[in-house]
Amino acid sequence: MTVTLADVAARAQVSPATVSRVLNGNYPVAASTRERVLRAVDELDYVLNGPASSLAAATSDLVGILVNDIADPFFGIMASAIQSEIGGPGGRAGGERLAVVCNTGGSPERELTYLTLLQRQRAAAVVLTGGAVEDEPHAAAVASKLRKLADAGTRVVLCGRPPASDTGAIALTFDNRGGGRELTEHLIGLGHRRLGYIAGPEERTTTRHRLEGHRAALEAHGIEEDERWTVHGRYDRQSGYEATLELLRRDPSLTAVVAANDSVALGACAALRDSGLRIPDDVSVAGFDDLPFSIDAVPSLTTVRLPLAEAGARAGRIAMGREEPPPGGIATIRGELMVRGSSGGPRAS
Amino acid sequence: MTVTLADVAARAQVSPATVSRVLNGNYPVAASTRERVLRAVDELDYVLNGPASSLAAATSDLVGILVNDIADPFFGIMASAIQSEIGGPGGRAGGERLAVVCNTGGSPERELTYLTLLQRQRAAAVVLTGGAVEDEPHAAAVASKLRKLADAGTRVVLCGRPPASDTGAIALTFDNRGGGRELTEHLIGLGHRRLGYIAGPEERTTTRHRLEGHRAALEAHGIEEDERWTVHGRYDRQSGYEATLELLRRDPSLTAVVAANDSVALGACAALRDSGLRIPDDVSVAGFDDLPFSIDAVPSLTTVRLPLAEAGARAGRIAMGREEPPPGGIATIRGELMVRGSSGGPRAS
DNA sequence: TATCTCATAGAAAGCGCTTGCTGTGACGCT
DNA sequence: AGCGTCACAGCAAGCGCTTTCTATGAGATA
Repeated sequence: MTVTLADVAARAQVSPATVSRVLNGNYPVAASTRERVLRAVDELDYVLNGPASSLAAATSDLVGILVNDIADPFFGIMASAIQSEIGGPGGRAGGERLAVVCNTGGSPERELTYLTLLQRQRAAAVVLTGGAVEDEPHAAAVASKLRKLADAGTRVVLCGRPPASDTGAIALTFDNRGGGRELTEHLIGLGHRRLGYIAGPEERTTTRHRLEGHRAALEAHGIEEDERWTVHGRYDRQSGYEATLELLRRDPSLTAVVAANDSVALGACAALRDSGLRIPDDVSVAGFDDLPFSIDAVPSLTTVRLPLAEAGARAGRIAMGREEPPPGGIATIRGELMVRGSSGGPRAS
Repeated sequence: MTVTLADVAARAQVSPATVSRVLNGNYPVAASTRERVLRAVDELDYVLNGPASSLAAATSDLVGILVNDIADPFFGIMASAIQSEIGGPGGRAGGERLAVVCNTGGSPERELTYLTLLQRQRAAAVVLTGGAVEDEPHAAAVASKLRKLADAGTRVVLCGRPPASDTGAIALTFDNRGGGRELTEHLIGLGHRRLGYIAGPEERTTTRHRLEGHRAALEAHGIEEDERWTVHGRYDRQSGYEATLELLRRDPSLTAVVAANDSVALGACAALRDSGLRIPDDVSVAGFDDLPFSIDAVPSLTTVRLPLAEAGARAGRIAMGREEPPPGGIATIRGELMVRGSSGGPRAS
């Protein structure tokens, strides 16, 4: 029914071994033979059996990319960059690799299951993007899984995720804490003293680090934080909308709202507008990430730019062994403060 | 070195066959035996070898999702919905499947290569999302590939993509033409007679259909189109920005700009603003897709909502054989006109 | 008690490919 | 002429799992 290597061999009048070598091109084959084989492959419309090949060679050309939310451009941009370097079809990397992105939906269990599935497939490399969940048992489980993957020869790279010590994983980490601090200091520098903060989900590293940066800035400037000023939510627009209304309810005198990311900031802007407040005249707003749409917001969003594409590309190259890992296996990638229209001095009150 | 089925079998004092059956759960195994096996699996930290399993069983649990641009939420949303139904980890579908999304970057070659790679892996199903390229030889190549996949037992579903006749593929198609027409008719109804159109890349079906709808509306209302009113570009924000400036240069008297999608529309808005024009007072703007950020634009975007998540979910279910394909293998999914702040009557001139 | 029927478990034959090792001529060297 | 070298090509042994077919013992039935 289906064409196999043996069929091709028969047709080309060579041994299966030769066909295999022609296809893999890592062993000398006479030009004339090669041509004959290739012709047979073509005529028979032969397609290599991936599983069989992986089994025999004990390697696979699968590369996994784990993301928390594929519908979020934050991950889409990184995934796209990683993939372009992995060399899937079209990439310039040597053999063709199947770069696959797996959507964990932010769920620890799914993350683990995907890792197992990739381990099953003997993936060549795995890149985990975005913040991790801080739940201890889960973190341990993931760490152990990563170690096993690494031990089995799978290259593991973390992109935009804190280092997982002792797992052999390379980490390219975003300096969320520093970025958060810089952002809030900018606002403080403008004169704000009452700042609301819309944080992401409680248990994520990204959430915590950005919040810590924010608080460090407040503290450094002697601003005592009111606990009513922080609200936790999801990393999406709607959450930002609701959280902002909540913040306004708690303390209508806030002059600035710092959001966990740009999507949340957009929701915050909408909520402020719907509440009859002008941005930045009445309330300043700041986001994080600098996703493409941020510059198109009205007013355009003050935010911290994270070099998502660059980081992803680098992670991809490292995963493919085409770039030296950073010394110590850890690199911190800094964000860049982008001051735009959504932040200004506080209203006189 | 690595633990194999045989190791587990030895440890549990059963035959490899029994272990396999316990793991696959499709053959009666005594409870006590099962338990013993499971314990051995656990103690040995055994992970099934995917390739070996796929080879022996002649099936695989890989499901491919092809997208044009993973960084674009349009695809991200669909992919996410598809994946959730595929049942990757966390989905409710039975066995665990590895749903993988492949980023073609809109390139026909990559699309083809990914299909081949998926064919190599003997994928259980493949879902192709978004518009197709209209290049004839390529279309034929893809069609032939799809047919082969289908023949080999891979379920093929097109989501948001025109039907590929005679390939055995199920198609859930968006009614881009109808949506485009409705959108433009809305604008015409408001009194606009000079409408610019920012189209997507020339050779894509989505581009052509939306444009056809637009033109049908113009024609239906006796508006003769000036060829200067149409500009082609990419499906992104920057392209919209540039195209709008170009349109304005060609004919400053335009009172409305219809964009190929929401991202483009956002760029158009920015260009208009930068040109000192108010929206919608001076120029109305309309998008397409109704991505999440569209409602947050200022003014919020008039657009055509496409039920991306619903369509994706349905495609996923069909791919898994959990839902009946539509009669004839083809379903057309209509968009819904969302009238919002970015469209209004034309300025008196 | 003898026989039949189930429910389970094992033996073994592959699945389609890769690769270490073994030919085997042709060529060039002494 | 004799022999080492090389460039190719083939043999055959798996890779780790699934699954058909064949035991085997325990009840059930006659």
